[in-house]
Amino acid sequence: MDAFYASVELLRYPQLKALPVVIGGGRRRLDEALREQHSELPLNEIPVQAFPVLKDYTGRGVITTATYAARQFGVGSAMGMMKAARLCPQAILLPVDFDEYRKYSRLFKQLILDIAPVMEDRGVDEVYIDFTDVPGGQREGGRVLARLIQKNIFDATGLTCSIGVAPNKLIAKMASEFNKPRGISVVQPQDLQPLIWPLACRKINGVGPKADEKLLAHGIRTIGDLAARDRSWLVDHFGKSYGAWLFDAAWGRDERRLVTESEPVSISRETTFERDLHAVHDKAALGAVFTRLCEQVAADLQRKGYVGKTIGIKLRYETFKSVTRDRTLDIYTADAHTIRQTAGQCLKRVDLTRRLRLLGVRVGSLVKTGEIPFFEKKVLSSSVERTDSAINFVSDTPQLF
DNA sequence: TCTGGGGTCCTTTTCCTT
DNA sequence: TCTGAAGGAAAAGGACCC
Repeated sequence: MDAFYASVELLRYPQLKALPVVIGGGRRRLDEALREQHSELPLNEIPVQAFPVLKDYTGRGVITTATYAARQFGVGSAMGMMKAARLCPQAILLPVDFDEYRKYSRLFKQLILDIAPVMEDRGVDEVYIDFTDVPGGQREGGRVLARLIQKNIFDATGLTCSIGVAPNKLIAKMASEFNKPRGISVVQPQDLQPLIWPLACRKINGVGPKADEKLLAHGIRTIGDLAARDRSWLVDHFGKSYGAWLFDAAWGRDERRLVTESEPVSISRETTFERDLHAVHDKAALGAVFTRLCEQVAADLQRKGYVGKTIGIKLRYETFKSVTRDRTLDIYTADAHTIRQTAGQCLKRVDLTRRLRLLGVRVGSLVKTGEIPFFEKKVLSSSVERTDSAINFVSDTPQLF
C-alpha cells in the first residue's frame, strides 16, 4: 500500500500570505465588528488596514493557525493569544470562520475522491489517500499523481497543500511535513535511517508532549534513539500497548488500513467564558449558557440524525483542572429538555464552590435515528425511571440547577 | 505565559451482579 | 445474612489529534 498524506493550508487571503497573520482568538465578536464596519464588502475583500493587530487584542483564546511570515517570530498553532501578542504584536489578527473552512474542506476532499476513491478523512484539512489501485499511481514513486492532486486543488480553491508519499500512514504523515507548505516528499523503506531516525520523537503522530517528556527523561530524543532501545525495555517503561507501538513506530512499521467510513461516537458543545464564573454569583449567566449548550447539542444530534443515551458534562476550573460526569439513560434521546435534565443531575455531582472557566455538554453512545437495536426498543417501551438515590448528591455545595 | 473546540481512544477506577 | 472474589459495564480521567 502506498499511503499519501495530504494537508492543505487554510489561509484564504492571497494578498496577506507574505504578511505576519494569525487566525484565532475571540471569534464572533471580531467577525461581527468587521462586518459592521465594512457591511458593503464580503469578508475576503475587507482592506488589510481594517483588521486589528495582535497587540490590541485583549481576551482569551489560542492561535488556530499562522502564516509562515508570522511563524518567523515564533508564533504557532495552539499558542495563547497573549504570548503571541508579545512575540509579534504587529501581526494581523483574523477571525476563524469554520463554516468557510468546512466549505473548502468538502471541496478539496471531493477533488481527491474524483482521482483516488480510497480516502480517509482526518479532519478539516488532512486526509490519507491509498494510491495502490489508482491507474498510474506508482509513476515516479507516486510523485506524478501527487502533483496532479496539488494542481487540481490549487486551481479549484487557490489553496496550497503538502503531500507525503510512503508505504504506510505513519511515514506518509511524517513525510508530508518535510516540505511545507507546498512540497511533495516520497519516503521509501530504505530512507528510514537517513530521513526518519534523525527526527525528534515528537514528530511521530501519537507522541504528544507527555510521552515526549518521559522519553527525554530517559535520554531518548530522536526516533533513532527510540529504535535503538529493546522492545521489552519500552514495554516495561511505557506499557504493553504503547511501548510496543513506540518500538514499531520507530522502525517505520504500521499496518493500519485506511478507514474510509466511520460513525461518530459522541457529539458535544463546550464554551470557555470570557471571565471565570461562579455558580452562585453568576448563577443566571451560567444557567443560560448551560441551557444553550444543551439546545445546541440537541440540534446537532437532530440535524445529523443521531440519538444517544449517555449524557455528560465537562467542567474546567480556574486552575485548569477538568472534571467530567455522565449518566447513561434507559432510552435514546436527542431532546433538549431530556439532555438538560440529565446533564443537570450530573452537575449536582461536582464541586460548584470553585470558579469555572469552561462548561460543556456531551451526548455519547450514539446510534442513527431509526436504527435503535431491537433489544433496546424493548427497554424503551418498559423503561423505569431510575430514582435519585442512584445519584451522589453533594450536600453543602451550591446547587445551580 | 497562558492554555479553544470538537473529537477519538485507551487506561484506571468504581459500581453492580453473581 | 454476611463476605469475598470475579467479571463486566459504566464512569472518570487523560493523552492525543486537527
